[in-house]
Amino acid sequence: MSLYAQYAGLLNGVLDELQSEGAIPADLDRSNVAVEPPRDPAHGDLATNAAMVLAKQARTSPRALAELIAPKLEAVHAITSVEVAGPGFINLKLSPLAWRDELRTILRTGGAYGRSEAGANERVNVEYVSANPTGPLHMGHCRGAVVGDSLARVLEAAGFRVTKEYYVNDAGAQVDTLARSAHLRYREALGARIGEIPEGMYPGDYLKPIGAALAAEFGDRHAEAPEGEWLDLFRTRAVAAMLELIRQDLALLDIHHDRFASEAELQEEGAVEAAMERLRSKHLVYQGVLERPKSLEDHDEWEPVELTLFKSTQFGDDQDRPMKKSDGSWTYFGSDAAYHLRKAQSADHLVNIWGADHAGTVKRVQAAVRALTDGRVDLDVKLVQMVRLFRSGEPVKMSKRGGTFVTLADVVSEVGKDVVRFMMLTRRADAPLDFDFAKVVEASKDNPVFYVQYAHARICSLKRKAAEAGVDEGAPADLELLDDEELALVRLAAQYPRMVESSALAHEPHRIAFYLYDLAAAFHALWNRGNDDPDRRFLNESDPQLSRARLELASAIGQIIRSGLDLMGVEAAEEMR
RNA sequence: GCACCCAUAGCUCAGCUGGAUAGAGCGCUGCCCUCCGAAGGCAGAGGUCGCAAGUUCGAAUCUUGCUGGGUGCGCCA
Repeated sequence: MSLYAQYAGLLNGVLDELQSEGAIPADLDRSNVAVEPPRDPAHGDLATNAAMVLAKQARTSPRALAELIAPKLEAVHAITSVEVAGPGFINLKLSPLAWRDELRTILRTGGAYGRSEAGANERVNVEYVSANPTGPLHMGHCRGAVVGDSLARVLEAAGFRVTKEYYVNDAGAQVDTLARSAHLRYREALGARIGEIPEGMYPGDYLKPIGAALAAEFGDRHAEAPEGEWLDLFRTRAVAAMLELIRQDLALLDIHHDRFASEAELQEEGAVEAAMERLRSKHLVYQGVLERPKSLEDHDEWEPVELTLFKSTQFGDDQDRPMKKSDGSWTYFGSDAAYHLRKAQSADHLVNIWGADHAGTVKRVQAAVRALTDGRVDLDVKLVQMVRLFRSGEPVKMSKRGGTFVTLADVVSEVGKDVVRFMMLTRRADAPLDFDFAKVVEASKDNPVFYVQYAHARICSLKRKAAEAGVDEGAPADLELLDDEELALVRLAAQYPRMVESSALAHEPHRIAFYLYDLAAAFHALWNRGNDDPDRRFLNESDPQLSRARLELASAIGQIIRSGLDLMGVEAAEEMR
């Protein structure tokens, strides 16, 4: 149980007591009562808003209620002072022994410190990347990949059961284009002169090996045959090859999905039909005609046609959405609705990580999920903004047509997995992010990756030196030797479990990165005390007892940095090079 | 036209689902250090949280309406 949860429990006990004494009414709603660290440390170690939240219900003033609660908290051994402040906050100062206990807890719990049961074993399906299987991943996919994967790790640490999923769009026109592009490379491999890759085909060289493989397998059997004879075959082969490519790209970032769900299979199995029938039985499907799209210019042609529509407007969407095209095939949305139903059948919560350019489709999918699950399952869509690439301040030029887009593999091979993963989490997902190839590898304080890694490396080097100096890591330490500044670091460390929990519940993994930066900064500050005053160094050769105690503190901080980095999918560096 | 996202220090951004005197890095100013416990340190100035109402004990955070920027809008995927 986290420190804050412990004191929340304590407070609850106090409220129970007041209740049984008849000092406050019995049926108070305590759901908004919080025990938190105050933003301003001068206000103490812990603060609760209980008096303010409950005063109205208890028909009294916040301060009067606070005065009832305060004396009972004062009686608690580990609490050294209780103060009613401001509009009715109750501020608590904890005795140093409470922080020493917490330090021992961190050390004892190790990598499990920060993990919790907040998720109550509920099932969350996180869908991310889901790039079309038509080529290697590029930088645009990279951020969503990292955000999704880190979120999955954070959710798991917070006690959710997580499925990491990739939706493979292998049913649309783009995979036919892929198949035709592969056919072109196949003919090329057989010696045909194909010249420029025509407009509308995929030009990338990555299709050459597929063409060669197809040529090796089938000879010239399909070279001059009509498309109908080879399209399905080539599509299947090309998609499989692209998925393999994508898996390899993801593996570079240490990302491994649990499931790759195929849109084509979904359609073949009749899942889309079934989902639509389900909606139909709820009277949410009808034949209708869409309005002329507002994005069209006046001279653009537009023919109203009758389509099979889903009444998404009943769930807050701007217009009803087609599930079936006029030729009878499914729309993307039709499959997507069925896909989300399938995910919802084995999950309590759905999370999708999408590029911000898909913002327009959020409402319809949420509408479908609500309609199909009768509101049992919620869908949160995290929209991830663009990454702008720079090299020493100069924008990196990219054009898809010219094939000069920066691939994920390029970036990882240039700066490394850890740098990429960390940097992708240094902004809120819905804010655009600048990525400068030069700055992200810079060894300086304004590079958060370096700064956090450096803190961990310092701690490792400290341990190595302590071992050389004969300070025995296994020996018992007298934590009473730690001073207030040192215990202040424990206070910050003790917030880690709350960070993990809030980051999981809010679906915001970037909070871990910011927290680690703060923790690293506090550690470096403490470390720097030793520059002026050698007595304040962590390793103090004239005082092995003190060194032992400080080593314990450093160890705990190192542990938390490691755990936090692990949630981000970043290795903690043992030393800097 | 409509929908979604965004607007916080000169710049780039945090702000822990409504808490107290709004934070960090860069830049700026001042002082210290030139030390392999290296890849600097300490301190300071800097704000009408886009604007205006509302909700309540309390709003950067929630609601509404504006303003300004971004993204998107088809039977595409």
